[in-house]
Amino acid sequence: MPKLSDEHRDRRRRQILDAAMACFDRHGLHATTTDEIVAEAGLSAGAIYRYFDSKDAIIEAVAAERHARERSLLADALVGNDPRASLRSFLERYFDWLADPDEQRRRRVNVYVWAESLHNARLARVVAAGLASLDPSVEAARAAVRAGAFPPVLDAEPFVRVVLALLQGFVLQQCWDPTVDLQRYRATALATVDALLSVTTEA
Amino acid sequence: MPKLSDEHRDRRRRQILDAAMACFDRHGLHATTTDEIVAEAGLSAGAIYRYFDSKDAIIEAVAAERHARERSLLADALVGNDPRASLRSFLERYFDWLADPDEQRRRRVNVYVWAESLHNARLARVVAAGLASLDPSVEAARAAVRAGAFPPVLDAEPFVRVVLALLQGFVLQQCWDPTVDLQRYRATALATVDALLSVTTEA
Amino acid sequence: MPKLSDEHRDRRRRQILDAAMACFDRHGLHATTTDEIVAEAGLSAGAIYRYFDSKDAIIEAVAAERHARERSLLADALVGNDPRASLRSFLERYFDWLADPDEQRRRRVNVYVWAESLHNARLARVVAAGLASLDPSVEAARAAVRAGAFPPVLDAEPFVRVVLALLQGFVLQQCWDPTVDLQRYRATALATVDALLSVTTEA
Amino acid sequence: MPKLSDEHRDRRRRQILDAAMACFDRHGLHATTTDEIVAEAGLSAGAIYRYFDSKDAIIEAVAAERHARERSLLADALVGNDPRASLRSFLERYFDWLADPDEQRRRRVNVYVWAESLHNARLARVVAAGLASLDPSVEAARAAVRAGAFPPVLDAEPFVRVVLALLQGFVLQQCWDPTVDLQRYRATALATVDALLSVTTEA
DNA sequence: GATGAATGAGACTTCATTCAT
DNA sequence: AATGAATGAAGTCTCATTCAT
Repeated sequence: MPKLSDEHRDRRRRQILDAAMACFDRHGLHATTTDEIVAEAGLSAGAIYRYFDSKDAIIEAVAAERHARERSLLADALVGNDPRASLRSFLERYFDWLADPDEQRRRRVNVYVWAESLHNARLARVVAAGLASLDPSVEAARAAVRAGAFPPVLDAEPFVRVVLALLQGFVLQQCWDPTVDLQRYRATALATVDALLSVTTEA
Repeated sequence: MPKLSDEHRDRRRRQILDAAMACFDRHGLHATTTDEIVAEAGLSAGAIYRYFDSKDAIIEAVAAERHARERSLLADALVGNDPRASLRSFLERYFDWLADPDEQRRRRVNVYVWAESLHNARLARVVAAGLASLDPSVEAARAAVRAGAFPPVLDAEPFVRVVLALLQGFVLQQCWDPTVDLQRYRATALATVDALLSVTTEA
Repeated sequence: MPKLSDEHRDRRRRQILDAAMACFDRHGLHATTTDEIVAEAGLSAGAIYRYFDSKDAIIEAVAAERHARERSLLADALVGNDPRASLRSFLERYFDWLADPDEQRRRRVNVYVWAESLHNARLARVVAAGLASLDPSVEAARAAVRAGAFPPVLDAEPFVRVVLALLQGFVLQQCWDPTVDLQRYRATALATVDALLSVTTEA
Repeated sequence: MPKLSDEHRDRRRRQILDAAMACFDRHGLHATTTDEIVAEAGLSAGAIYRYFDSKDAIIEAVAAERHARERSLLADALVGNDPRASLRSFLERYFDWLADPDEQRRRRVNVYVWAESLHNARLARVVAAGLASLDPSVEAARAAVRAGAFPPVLDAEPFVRVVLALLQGFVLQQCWDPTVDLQRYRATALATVDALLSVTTEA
């Protein structure tokens, strides 16, 4: 009965990944020991190795999972009939996401992955895949400029980078100070994007 | 002769810190061993312990040094007679800084510190001190709003956070892809701030 | 129905032993995991423990089996009416055996057992039992000397050891270099024994 | 002062290698833990890693050292003006060596290496290098045949293998039973070689 | 002040074995 | 009888730190 086996396997992987996320959130990627992860998961020392090749493989899986959700959001940030509405809707959804306390805790792991990806080739690939998912949005922005939906002076690629920076910067700031006022930041960030999309001449 | 001794001490600390920066840049905070640092510094294994209490103390010193420069820039980002001009001048200087290849390499260490500060109390304090230096700018922004230099709808604190995010996000993106076009990002970021300072009504 | 049960038991043991031989041949005694053995046997991880107490028990059984055949050959190497003919016939049969490619592979396991027997009491006993089976041959050699069939100067016990060494040394050399010319070695080894049985005075 | 450093290094390597030999002799290659080796050497757990890359590297060094001595003996077993005398002298020296109780203990490690070399590429190379040192002896035997010093029917390569087998087989038998009578084996082995060198026709 | 060999706690991982199903 | 997931003891190795010289 492969069905059951697969289900079991997936359940265990989830259990381990959840435990790892909880530990990583608390102590970071390196200060977390495999012993901590198995303890959090309620398993024995050797158990995780039936499901993952190594601690690094767990980190990679965690990173991939974190970026998968992000990627799906990013991918169609600007795609659609009304790019302005798409963008606003994307930002709203993103900030809604960041408002979730559980997600806020999980976000810390993203920051750990950001750092780790700087000298870990496999994680770099995971991150790169995430960034690559922005390409359609850049393309959509270009099309919007051509179609007149976005200001002619708007430079599509850096524009998308600016929008991304607005989110990344906030994630970081929120990690440092969880009491930061998300709603006010959201309002100002949205105003920022609106303002940028209303300019008539490049600065 | 305490003078000479102090000089010597400072020279050695500098030597170690420079070596540490180079190593951290290459392999990150954890993958860098003390052996690597002393090798890079041309010292012996035990040498660093006369100048620093521990590897963590080195990391902390590196972090403090990195944030010191940043803090001085940030502190008067908006302070001055003409806040709009101050802000623009700050951004110009910051992007000039980011254009320096050496600085680009060093920036990677900032990202490592960002991550580490999430579970290292001493680093958290260093980062917090850096963020605290934004307070005068927030205050200056408020004053600018009151004085009519900035739009009345502008919310000072999140505004400063948005500006900061624009820089942090780019630092991260530049670490991931050193070939990213800084000048185009700079132009768009500046346009973004200008646009935001030109709005008449909140979105 | 104990009969059927016994048959089943024997079949399973054979299956496990064959799988173990194949694995041991490839990776040696220690580098072979029980997982490898069960995979080779097409069984599940727990299965072997119904048929063997432990991995060591499997090794022991393999060793015993390997030495059983040898023992039967060795036991009557010199026994018979014509000891000279018996010895030659024994050597011929032994070299025929060594000419078999399958046996050559299996021989490697003997070498592993040789080493293991040096610090494994149970294996030492298996090996000792094999060597003890030489006693009749030593006795037969002594009788042959007394009967004048072998040269009077021939020292029976070391003579048997020399013959054995001729075989053991070749097994080892063949393991190291499977392309070694068996037929030429066989010819020279036989000539060696003949020459020794033709001496008239001790060196 | 590199001189002192080198001396120290060599002394420590020797100390570790000696400790390893003692442990390997007692428990074999695999049952010996690194902890045992350092305890025997009177060092701490991490100490050996300044001198050897890994436990495997220690095994390799031990093997290389064991085979170095052997190689030097083997290399000129038959080389010289009087091949017959050279061979006899070689055998005498070899058996003298085997008579040393310390050497007898160390010999056990050779057997472990024999087995290990069957599935360890690096050890296989060490062993192969040892065997290669027999080539000059094979060549010398061929020359002796051509020169009439050895019987014309003598087949040089298997002849050398037979001589080697006589030694290898005895090493093995002595490991199994340290009480075996070396002198009687020696006499018979020498007689064997003499007899072989006196044959006039191939068997 | 400097050296660098030594320390030893602790990390990750393997694998023979068990046992609930 | 068989399965195979789980166990956990034990192994190898790393590396920040110490200290005799």
